[in-house]
Amino acid sequence: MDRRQRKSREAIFNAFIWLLSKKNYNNITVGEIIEKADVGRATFYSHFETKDFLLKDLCQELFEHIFNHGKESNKHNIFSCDNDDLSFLHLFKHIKKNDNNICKLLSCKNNELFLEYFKSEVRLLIQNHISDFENKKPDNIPQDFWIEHITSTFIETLKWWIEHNMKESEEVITQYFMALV
Amino acid sequence: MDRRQRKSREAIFNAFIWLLSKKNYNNITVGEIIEKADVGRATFYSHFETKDFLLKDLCQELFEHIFNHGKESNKHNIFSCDNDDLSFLHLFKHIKKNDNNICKLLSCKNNELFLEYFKSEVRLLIQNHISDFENKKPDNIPQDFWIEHITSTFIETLKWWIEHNMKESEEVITQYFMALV
DNA sequence: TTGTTATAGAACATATTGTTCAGTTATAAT
DNA sequence: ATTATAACTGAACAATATGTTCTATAACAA
Repeated sequence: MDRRQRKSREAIFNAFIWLLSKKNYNNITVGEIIEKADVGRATFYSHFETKDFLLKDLCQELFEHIFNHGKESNKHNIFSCDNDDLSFLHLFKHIKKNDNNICKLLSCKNNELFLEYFKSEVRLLIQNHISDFENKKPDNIPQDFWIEHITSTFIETLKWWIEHNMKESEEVITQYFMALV
Repeated sequence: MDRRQRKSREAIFNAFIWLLSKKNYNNITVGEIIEKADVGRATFYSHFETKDFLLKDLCQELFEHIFNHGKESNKHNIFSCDNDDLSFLHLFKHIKKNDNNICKLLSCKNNELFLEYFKSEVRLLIQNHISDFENKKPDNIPQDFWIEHITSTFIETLKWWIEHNMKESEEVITQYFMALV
């Protein structure tokens, strides 16, 4: 990718994230983004079709790091450990240490679209490791409902943690999460 | 309230709900609402400051019926029964029978604002009846986190139920919910 | 060096928002 | 039934946002 393209793209992403931490997604205008990013209007629209696509592309970039897309090896995957407790511990640790942007986006208002993308990533992860939860599943609960519940509980736990400024340790928050499911 | 006011207000609410079932909240314009409601532009703005306030007022109206605001008596309250199981059963029943609009709003996309209002109502209910859940609470879980979890679980259960066209009976869905918390 | 490609910056048509105002009609009270 | 009041319509309006198009310029890769 052309260095100019890379720089514009980065500048737009950063301006967007900065604005998201200041105000609601719905109230952010393209005009504000290009002003903060210091790029031309035409440049923005040559990179992103609309503001929604900007968010979608941003999510794709953020999630690639954390969910290890396209790598078949388990070496650097967050689910590389033997028991599920430790995997979630890694996930919480990873988010706390490396993904400040994800935290920002999770705690800002009107981030529905972001949450939707994030949730489908988490759901996918949990689907692939659903066997780890099989013994905890109450009887008669349909499988898809069970997956949805674990997914929601994980995200709500994460949100609660972030809203409380992550003052609990990764170990404690993992314990909370596991206690709920 | 003037009959004209009532009619305009109703027409706007109905047009809004109809539009919400067709497209995203964000993509609905005031122009579309007044066209569908068949009222003048000035009329809309004399009733509602903005589109967000329209949603807020609509929620207030919808929730008044289901959550029995301002009535100190327990006679017609959904939480009038002795055990918590039955209370939630009543809530599920009430929503299924009487509140088609709530179901519509829960199943449509980009309804973040609606969900926020709905969630605070549910949270309030659960806060007032938290003692019913005290014996089910895992040790060491903070109280506010516990309340948040029950609230989320209730809403996720309701959403799942609605998305599956409520084919399960009210008794079964209550049982699912209680099995999760 | 040279051809290609991204960008800036401005202009543009279009659409939406929220306000204002004058003229009309429904309502409630007497 | 009359009348004063209040709500409504429809249109015009400024302000703002969107997404497109254009030319000239600068950065890039070969």
